[in-house]
Amino acid sequence: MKFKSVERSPSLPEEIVASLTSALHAGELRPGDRLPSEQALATEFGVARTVVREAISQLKYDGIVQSRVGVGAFIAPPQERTAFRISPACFQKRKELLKLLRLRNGVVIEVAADAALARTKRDIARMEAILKEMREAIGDREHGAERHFEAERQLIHVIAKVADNEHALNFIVMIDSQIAEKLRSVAVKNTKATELAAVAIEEQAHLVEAIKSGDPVAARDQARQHYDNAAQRLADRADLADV
Amino acid sequence: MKFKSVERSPSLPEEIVASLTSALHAGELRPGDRLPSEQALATEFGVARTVVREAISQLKYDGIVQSRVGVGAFIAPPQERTAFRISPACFQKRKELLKLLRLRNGVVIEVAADAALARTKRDIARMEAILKEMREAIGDREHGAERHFEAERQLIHVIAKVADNEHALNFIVMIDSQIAEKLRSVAVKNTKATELAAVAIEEQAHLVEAIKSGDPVAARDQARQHYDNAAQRLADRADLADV
DNA sequence: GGCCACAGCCTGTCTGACAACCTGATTAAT
DNA sequence: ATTAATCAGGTTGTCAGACAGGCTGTGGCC
Repeated sequence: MKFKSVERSPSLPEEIVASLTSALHAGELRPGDRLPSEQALATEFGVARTVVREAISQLKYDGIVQSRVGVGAFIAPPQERTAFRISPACFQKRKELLKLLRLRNGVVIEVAADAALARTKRDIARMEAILKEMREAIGDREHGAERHFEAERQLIHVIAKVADNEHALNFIVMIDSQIAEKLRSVAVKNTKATELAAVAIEEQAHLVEAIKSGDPVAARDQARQHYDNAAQRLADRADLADV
Repeated sequence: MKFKSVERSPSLPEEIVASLTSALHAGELRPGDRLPSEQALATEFGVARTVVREAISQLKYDGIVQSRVGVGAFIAPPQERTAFRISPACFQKRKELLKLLRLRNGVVIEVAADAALARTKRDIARMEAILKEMREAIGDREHGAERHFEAERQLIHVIAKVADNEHALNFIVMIDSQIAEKLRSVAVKNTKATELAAVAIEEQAHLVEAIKSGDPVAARDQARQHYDNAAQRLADRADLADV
């Protein structure tokens, strides 16, 4: 992973979506407002109508606009939203990122409690294997940071699966993959600071222990302990890296 | 609200999206697979290519497929997902619905703690006004249930706003609006059972009190108390209503 | 004043076309 | 025989134009 992936020029529909959503976010478009006709937008953006239609179809997919044949397309009220999506820009700002982690952690903590109620012996074995991997990773000077990061991720996934909550898993995967670079870089730094890595592993070991004991309240407490601390560590380290 | 909204015949792109996503969910399409060409899909579905393109553009928007010029469109790995969206079917099944509520409650509980740290006098005044509205709604035989339901909703929104977490607000609004009918019908039943409504109000009063005192841990506990209980009440009542 | 028909606009869909691009096979050159 | 250049075919991205079906407001008619 030496080279960053080249960002190819965004497609025309993407740009139009971005333009419209930013207009909406800026308050220039408000719920109930009618969008200009597709033809009008096409000429305004200097593209074909099919391009505008693709853009609008994406917004319709999210429930942001609703269109009526023969009338036009309208900005839908917020409660019509059918998808939760975060603009990539949010993952750049430290403050926003921490807020997103709050969301994620809220969900993780919740499923940890469910996992404590549903865990089987096999589940516990898998979690302990992940803990073992973490401990071994400490000794690995070369790929240790990567291995640790990957193991942390897997632990969350296993917990979500044990809790049998696919939605939670989807949600967590989505958030995590979006902030993966940030999380990874900080995780790497923390792992190099061996004492922090050891602390993190112990926290997670306590979490697994709580799940093993089948105590949802304890699992919740341990999950909060670890993931809130992890967010705090991220906050501490991240401000060294970026603005 | 006497008449149910008529479901207008879904548009062709919608149907194709549904078809493709169901194929994906059924495992017929797996990450890395190439979709048939747009032309092929068009003839297969018996529609124009523009329709297929709109469908695929929606899937691309969610990061479910990625397309490369001159090559084709491919199912992306799950970690490329950029949106969290729930199929409407999930809101029908009681079990799924409760899992979604778990997600929501996890987030709500988290922001309640943040709200306790950020609340101002004005925020508290707004919350107490909402509580007052709830108490008054009990006496209203005609619209009491509706008023109570609306007030509960507003309380969550205010809390999310106080916590200054727009993402959480969006998330909660999205989930709530999707399960609004279910929530509403059960809320109405519970409100008619006056003793349950009184319990719910007291729980929320405690929550507001905790936020007022600025104690995040207490706020979390009270939030959990109320929203988990509310979910439980929903579970108890909902199985009377549906399968 | 009230009712009706109609023109004009809008979305949804279809068709055909072309540019840019990629892949794999074929061909040419060494 | 191996390598390099070429090319044909398929694919996505975009464009232009067309038509059906639906809605709205206007103007004429009763």
